[in-house]
Amino acid sequence: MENPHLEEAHEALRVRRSREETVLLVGECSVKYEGRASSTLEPGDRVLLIKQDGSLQVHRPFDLSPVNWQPPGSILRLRIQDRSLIIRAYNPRGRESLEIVFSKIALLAVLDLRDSGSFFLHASEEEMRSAILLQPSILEEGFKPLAVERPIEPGFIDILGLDGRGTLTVVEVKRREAGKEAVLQLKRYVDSLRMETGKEIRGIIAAPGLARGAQRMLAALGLEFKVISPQRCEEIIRRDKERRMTEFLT
Amino acid sequence: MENPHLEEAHEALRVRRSREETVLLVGECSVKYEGRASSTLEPGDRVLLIKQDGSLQVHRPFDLSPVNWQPPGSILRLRIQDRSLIIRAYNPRGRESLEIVFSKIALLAVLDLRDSGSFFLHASEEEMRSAILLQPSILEEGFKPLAVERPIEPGFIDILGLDGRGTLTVVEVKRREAGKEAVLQLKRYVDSLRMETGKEIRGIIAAPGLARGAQRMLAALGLEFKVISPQRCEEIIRRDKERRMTEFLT
DNA sequence: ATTTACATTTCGGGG
DNA sequence: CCCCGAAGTGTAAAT
Repeated sequence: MENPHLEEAHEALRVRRSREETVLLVGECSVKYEGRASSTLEPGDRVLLIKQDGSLQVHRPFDLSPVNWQPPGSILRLRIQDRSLIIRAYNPRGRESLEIVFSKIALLAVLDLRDSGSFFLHASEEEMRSAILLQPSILEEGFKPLAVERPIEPGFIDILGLDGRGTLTVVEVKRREAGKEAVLQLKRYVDSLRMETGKEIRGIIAAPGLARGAQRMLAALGLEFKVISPQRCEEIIRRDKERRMTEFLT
Repeated sequence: MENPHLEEAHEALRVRRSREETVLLVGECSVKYEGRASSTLEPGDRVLLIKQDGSLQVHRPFDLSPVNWQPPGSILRLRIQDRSLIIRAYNPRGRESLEIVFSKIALLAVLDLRDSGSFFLHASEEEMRSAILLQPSILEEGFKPLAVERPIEPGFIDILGLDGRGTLTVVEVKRREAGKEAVLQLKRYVDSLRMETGKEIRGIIAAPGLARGAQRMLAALGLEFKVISPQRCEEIIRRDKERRMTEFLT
């Protein structure tokens, strides 16, 4: 519907089988949010996207992220008042509410979208961990993994293993350049494990890079760093998959 | 345009004055992303939103966040191939690329959106800090702030002050329930400042809540917690604004 | 340009 | 359901 009357839009939205269709609404609106925080947005042209799962988002014509939104599972209330279409979205759990007041509507589309396609993401931190387990030599020749996600106070050690000399080694994996936070995280684990075992412990950050300030801190704390790129890990995973596929077929 | 031919859609997008209009494109598509990570998305019905600032996002009919996106400043390339409309978005800086292949188009809208309305967000962590400075008693009777965002190795102390007895006190402010990470952050600051000054230091987390596990850790480390809600801070700020407005007018 | 920390972060996994 | 941490995090402010 192009330039529908407010009443037409109201009716079309009301009829929408609850939560089963996706709605696009473009027009002039103002927005008020009240919940964990609160916000107000003065009138302007925006795009409102309401999804099948009850999530909704208000987009300005700039910025990647929505200016206001409500997570999946929200409940909608519609009404016409003062020549405006008012949409209220409640989030039952978090007692949050969003009120969008449309004074003009340029476009309304109610869409039945079918989307069951799978989404695959590669080069994640989890893939990096898997690649190191599959081919420990990319971290260091002679490294032998013992455990992944080993619980320690406080948190979890990404990879715990033994180096070529048999020294217990804590590996902290990051998919992007590691900063001071990562260094301190690693230090906590090393200290905690040293306390626990009473033995010498090595600590290594495995990441595609290490921030300048973090380098000094790392050195000062007697920890180490090894360049590991997510892309290379992804390739190791892919080659392993292919290898296993070939073995399966032959 | 409803159910436009691929060629019509291609032409309409080509003509769009570069980056000056917002585009909504709904239809069946698949997506490939290559950059910091990589991803593939199998065919399905989605909403593509291209904004005036060159940002774009692909939305599935569920989930709040887009399944694929490109930040503001991206460059678009369009072509028709194999009965599909192919949209490539390059990010010149991060050498990232997104390729969206539309096989069917249900809706195409090219929109000239005018949006200069101001956006105001309240109850942020910054407002919480301001409220404590304005009315230190909400933290503790007799508390006197000395500095905000005081640099320390490593990081910044949210609020540094003196308690009623004159003891140096580090305050770590969180706008939502604080977890272990916040406790450890506070402990680093307290330890660092104790080392720096050689004096006794108190450490207080000011937040609307404290996670279960973090409570034990807090107690074990000799730190403290004070309930401070962002909403209450917002009210203090608002009342102060009103007061100053009144003073200004009288 | 780089670093730093917040965010109505969102999202997913594990206990 | 709570808790915890990753994310193609994005974003803005400070250095």
